[in-house]
Parts: sequence; C-alpha cells; structure tokens
Amino acid sequence: MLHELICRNVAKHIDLTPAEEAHFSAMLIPHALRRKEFFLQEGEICKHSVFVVKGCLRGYTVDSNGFEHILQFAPPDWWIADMYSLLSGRPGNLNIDALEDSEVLLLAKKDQEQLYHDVPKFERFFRIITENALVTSRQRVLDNLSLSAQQRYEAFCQRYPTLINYLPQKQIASYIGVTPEFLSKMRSELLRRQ
Amino acid sequence: MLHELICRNVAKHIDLTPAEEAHFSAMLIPHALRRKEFFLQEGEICKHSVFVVKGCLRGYTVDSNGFEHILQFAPPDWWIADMYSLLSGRPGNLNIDALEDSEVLLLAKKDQEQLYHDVPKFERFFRIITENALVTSRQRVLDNLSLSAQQRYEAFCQRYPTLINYLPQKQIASYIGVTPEFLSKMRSELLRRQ
DNA sequence: CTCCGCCAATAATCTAGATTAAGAATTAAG
DNA sequence: CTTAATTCTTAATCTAGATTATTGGCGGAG
Repeated sequence: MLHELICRNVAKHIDLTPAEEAHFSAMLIPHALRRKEFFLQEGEICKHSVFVVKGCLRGYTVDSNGFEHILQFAPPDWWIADMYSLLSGRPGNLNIDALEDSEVLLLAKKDQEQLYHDVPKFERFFRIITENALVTSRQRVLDNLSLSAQQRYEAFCQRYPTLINYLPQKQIASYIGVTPEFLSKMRSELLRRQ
Repeated sequence: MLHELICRNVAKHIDLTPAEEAHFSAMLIPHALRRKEFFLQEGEICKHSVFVVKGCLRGYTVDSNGFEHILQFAPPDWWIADMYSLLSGRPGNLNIDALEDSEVLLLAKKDQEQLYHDVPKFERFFRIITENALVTSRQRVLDNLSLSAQQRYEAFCQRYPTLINYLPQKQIASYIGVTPEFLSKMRSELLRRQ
C-alpha cells in the first residue's frame, strides 16, 4: 500500500491509533515527478513537506556564478522541503527537483498545522525528526570547517553508503563542496593507496 | 526576576498559564560560569539544555591539528547544548565554555522529557525553536559552500550586528572559517574600499 | 550505424586563503 | 607604573583545490 513506508516512518517515533493513522493518511497527496522535473524553484513559496516514496530528490541553490550547491539528497523514506520558505511563508532560495522518476507524498502546510491541532503527538514527531536533522546539519557545518576535501568525501561514503554508488559523481562533488574534477582526482588517489 | 528572560523567550511561541510557568520555572537550575570555564568538554555526555541569561557561551570542536572551529555563539536569550550528545545519550565532540563571566539556566534532559509529558505545549515550543535553528544551520551550510570568505564575513556582520563589536576577531574568524590573519586582511580591504 | 549528450579521467595553470614570522597595540595583573 | 599575556596587523611565501581544456566511453535517438 502506498502509505506503508510513511506510516512506518512515523511509527519510529510515535504510536498512532488506527483512526489517527487514517486521519493522517487522508491528508497526504500522492504526486509523481519525472527525472529533472522541479518540485520547487528559487523564488517560489514552499507550501508542502515532501516525503519520498520512490526515486530521489535533491535540494540545492544556484549561486551568482551559476554553480549548484546541494543542501540535501532525499532518497526513499526521507523528508524534504524548503524549510525557510515553508516556515516563513516567504519566497525561498531553494530548488528541489528529481534526480530520477520519483513518487512522493505531499503534506500541505495547512494540513500539517491542522494535524498538530487534531493529533498533538505529531508535534512530537516533527520535533524529533527536526532535532535529528539539526544534529546532522550542524555536523556538516563542522565537517566543512574542519575536514579536508578528502576527509569530507570519506565521511560522505561512511554516512551514505547506499548513495555513493547510486549518484553521479557530479552530484556528490556538489554536496561535499568540490569540483567534479577534483573528486575524480581524490578517488583515483584513494584507489591507488588501497 | 531571574526567570523573566526565559519566560519571555518561551512566550514568543506558546502561551502558558501561571501554573504551567511555575512548573517550568521550578525545573530550571541557575548556574554561574567564569570566563574560560567549561560547561561541557569533548567526550562528556551532555545532560542539560542551557539557556543564557547573561554573558556569552560558545560551542566548538578542536580538530586533529589543535584548531578550534566554532559551531555556535550563545549570547543572552539563546539556547545552547551538544544536541547530538543530549539526544543520543552518548559522548559528544563539542566543547562549551564561557567567553566571559556568565549566568545560565539549566534544564535537565529528564526534566525536559517530564515537561513534554506534563505540559505538551512544550513539544511545540521546542519543535519551533529547533526548526528555526535548522533553517539557520542549513543556511550556514549553503553559505560555506557558495560564498567567499569576504561574503561570509559580511553575512556574519548583517546577521549578528551586536556580536561583531563585542567578540574578539579571533573568535569571529574561527566561526566563519578563516585564520585571524586573513580576517584582518579582509577588514582592512573593506575599510580601504569605503 | 552514427551522431550527440552525459559522464569520467587526466593534466596544466591559476588563485583564494593558509602558514609563518615579526612587530604594534590592548588588556590584565602584580 | 611595569611586565606579561593576548590580540591585531602587515607582509612574504606556500598549497589545496579551482579552472580550463582535452580525451575517451557509453547509452539513447534518429
């Protein structure tokens, strides 16, 4: 069933009655995205939290020189959104698109707020996943400040072992903050050493 | 009164009855820190959320070459903790110390969980401040990936105008990820240009 | 089959920012 | 007031990683 993955995702942190689960499920809007299709573009207002069921999305910005900087990959079982825009209701600077044909479930901001009201346990759920995301994000800030490109690549390999063989190197390079050429150089050095 | 600042901080996001406020207040442990005194050191388990009433704390790591990398400053009205350690119950890699003589209020993890149980509105409060912290942290990741040192310094000046004249340049350099020498060079170039 | 767009690899050159060193300016302490 | 410690500045050299350019492989479209 379409909602099985997301319900298990929620059940990791809170217990729902069947009625609560049905109430939640009814709010979810299934949506399909083709490879390279945008879910959100810079300047738009983000009105949904997105849960990935199949495929892979990415959130990134484009700087003044046209270079992409990837903030987040979202493979199945992950949430993604332009949090700044979603929370503030103002235009964001994030682009979100699909790296391959994907299926997602959307939770509208208004429904999410309704859900907090109807089933307060969801305050807890989103508090916990936001806390985890914050820990990850802060670790990434520290990695960017304290590790070399080589070490950042190795850290990425350890943290996302499934993504490493799945994503084009170009995307990984953009996530860890190096050029594709330099990532290639690092990889060949790593291979030579082992 | 000692708890006035923190109660206004909470009131920004949730409304409490006098009884709830008293219940919350009773959990807070006042604590004083001298300049350079550690609240938490690398390898310890973080058991409290810290709210700064007076002075200024900082959270940072020390890399394998002995260089400090500042993750967060906490002036009055801010929360700070080693979130990874606090959430996981495992030893963290963060150091937290006072940049000057400071006064803080501690909320023990156990009390915080009790509070979620007794006054569920606090789930909401901490969800919201965690969301805001996540937006800030992700913006910082993007700044580190896409901006030059110069631009990162200007962004810091805009975002923390009060801190800029208050903190030693050495600390600011460590936050934006450059050497004190290079920060000094950038500042003199900025002055020359204006 | 071939033409074209995407991806990876390699190499030469270039630059932002680190490193090192040394002196000037502040601050704190006796 | 004197000394010691810390912080800030300036300048010379050095390096990790960027930039630019070239090549080859590979899969899809006509």
